[in-house]
Amino acid sequence: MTNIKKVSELAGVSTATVSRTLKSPEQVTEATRDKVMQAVKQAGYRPNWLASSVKSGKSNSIVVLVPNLTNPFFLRIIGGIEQAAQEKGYSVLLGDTQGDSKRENEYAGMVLSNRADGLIQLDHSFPFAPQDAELADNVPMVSVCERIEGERKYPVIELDNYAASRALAHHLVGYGHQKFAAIVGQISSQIYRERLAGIRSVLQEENLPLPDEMLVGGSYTIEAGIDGVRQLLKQPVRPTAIFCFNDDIAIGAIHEIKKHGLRVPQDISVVGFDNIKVSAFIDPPLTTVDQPAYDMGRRAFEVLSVLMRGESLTRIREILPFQLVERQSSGPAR
Amino acid sequence: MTNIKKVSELAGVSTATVSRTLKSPEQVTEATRDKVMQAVKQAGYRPNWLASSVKSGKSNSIVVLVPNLTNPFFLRIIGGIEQAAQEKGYSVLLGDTQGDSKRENEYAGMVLSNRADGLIQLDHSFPFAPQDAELADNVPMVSVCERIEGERKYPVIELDNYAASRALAHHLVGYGHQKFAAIVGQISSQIYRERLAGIRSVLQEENLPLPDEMLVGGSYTIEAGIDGVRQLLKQPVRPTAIFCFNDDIAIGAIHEIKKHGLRVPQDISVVGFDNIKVSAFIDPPLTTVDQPAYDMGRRAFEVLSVLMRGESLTRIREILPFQLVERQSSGPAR
DNA sequence: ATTTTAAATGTAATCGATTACAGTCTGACT
DNA sequence: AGTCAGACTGTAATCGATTACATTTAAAAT
Repeated sequence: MTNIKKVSELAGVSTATVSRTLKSPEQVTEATRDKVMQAVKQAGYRPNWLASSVKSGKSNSIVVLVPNLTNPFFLRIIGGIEQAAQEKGYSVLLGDTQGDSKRENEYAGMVLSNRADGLIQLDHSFPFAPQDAELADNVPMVSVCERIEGERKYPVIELDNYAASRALAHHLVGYGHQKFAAIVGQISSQIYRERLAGIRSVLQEENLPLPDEMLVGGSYTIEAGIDGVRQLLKQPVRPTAIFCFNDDIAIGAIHEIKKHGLRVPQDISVVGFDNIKVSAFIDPPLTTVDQPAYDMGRRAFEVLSVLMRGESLTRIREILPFQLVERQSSGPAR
Repeated sequence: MTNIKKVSELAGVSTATVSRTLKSPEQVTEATRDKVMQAVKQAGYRPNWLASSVKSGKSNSIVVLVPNLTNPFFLRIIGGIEQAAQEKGYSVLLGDTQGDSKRENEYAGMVLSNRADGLIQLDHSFPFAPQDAELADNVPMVSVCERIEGERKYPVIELDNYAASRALAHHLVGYGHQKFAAIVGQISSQIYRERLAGIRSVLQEENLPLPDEMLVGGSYTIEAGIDGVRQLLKQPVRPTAIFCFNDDIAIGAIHEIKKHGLRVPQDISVVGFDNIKVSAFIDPPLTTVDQPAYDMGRRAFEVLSVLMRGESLTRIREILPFQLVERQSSGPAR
């Protein structure tokens, strides 16, 4: 390893001068600067990042906790985080938790041991182990989409899930639908409650029912969509419109509906949530709510960045705009 | 920050003893161990990871360079890398390069400055800046899927793209197709050459043509699939079977073919490559080649791990098995 | 009881870079 | 010429943990 000492010897100066030449060149004469730079080049020297970091006490890294790496929606968020982080000289440590709290604990612990300076949580759980909770008190942490559970309020970048669900519900009610069903995501989450509440509020206003047996599902996967439709089609009354709590579910649902010889949207309308890329290209193209995932990621980093600087926030909840994207998977009720 | 010194004072021992208690408890009496552990708990102490790392000279991190984070295929690879890395106490620094060489250089530079111990490249370019090339000579580096360009041979985990393409070609030839087209991916890559060569070899054996005007595309995206089909359908002769160089392209292609009022596979058969999750659930489900992406990722880390230990490899090229997945997007030629 | 040996603990050097402080040098000003 | 300010550069402390080596302590052997 070529270290600063070797370079200083090569250039015939002290290590301090080498360090200054690289970090604040204006403090150094042109002559010595040249000497040093040449020695640096000759030795192929790169400052040891670990060493600088111990000194500064900052790792310039953040951890991102993802419940499921294969979800393209999360990917867009991560892309946004990554981009924003890069611009500010931060790097991103990826933690695929698979919803497993042990792994969450482990990754979250990185912030406690100075391996990272802050944390972005894409899931809704408080990621630290119970015994670390106190320590974690002044850890910069931000969540995206979901709100972190617990008494302590952490900043969150989210969508108005209630309003977005209302928009979807209005859209379907506008088509004259009366028999609704929903294939929901993870039940323990805030998102689940808000989206369901949004749908319910519209249906109540219109005096339309959403009976319990029309609520199925439990995870944000294609398989959940398939299973969900199977269950729904076993019921005596067939729904004419299905709310899917994300696009993956909707993709599974549409697939299964067609498999039963029914048509989308003529027999059953399907709407999703997220607007992942592929949703525009399936058959029929999916009506869904667009979330500005990339921007949410960017914004999450920016907010985290403020916290990491030790400043405080004016707003703890940031709500980004959604957009209803009407495509061909929804249509008039028969 | 609570550091080791504070803990040592609290426990009434030296810092050395604290360090030993945590790293090799068997070297310490039970009595002192208890004292120390209690002090650790009381102070809420966590060893500063940065400090340990400077000392050991190892960061226990690796960088993964991804050309495009939104490609679900890469995601599965990353999932595998991540899992394997976690098991060995490594963390993964994610570098979304967008194919931009400046960003590649920047991320690759992390290994040179001890921010990471090794590198996995999912793209085909040599990721270091030209001036760093010499330094990079003894950097542990592995590529997945693509082979890294340049004279120096780096280990690679890949598929037998030639054989897999031949399998696809045989599949379509077996259905009696005679008029072929291909929507290819990035032309500069090794993969492009191998897949094309595989297809060509089978067609030549069968005396079937693959004229230049039937080769379109140039990137691995849904849009490339759409554009590709548009171009192909402008030609005087319509192909009856299209090779798409990945599933995203195929999804775009199928979408566009249907838009023109043609049926898949009755009018045109379409085959993809990768077997991403959604491919099984589009309409019609896609015939494709399954790559064991997750295992490729795992294996890549394992190989990198060997290099990082300074050991040498017996095999520099590792070829994982593919599987032809026949679904309904391909069928008999009319 | 004394010597030998091993185990436990402490002291201080170390990793590589940064930076407060001290020292040196140049040139300007009187 | 002598003094002083200001610009450069060097010395050494520092970040927090680890560990070679030295020292102390306890147990075992004679």
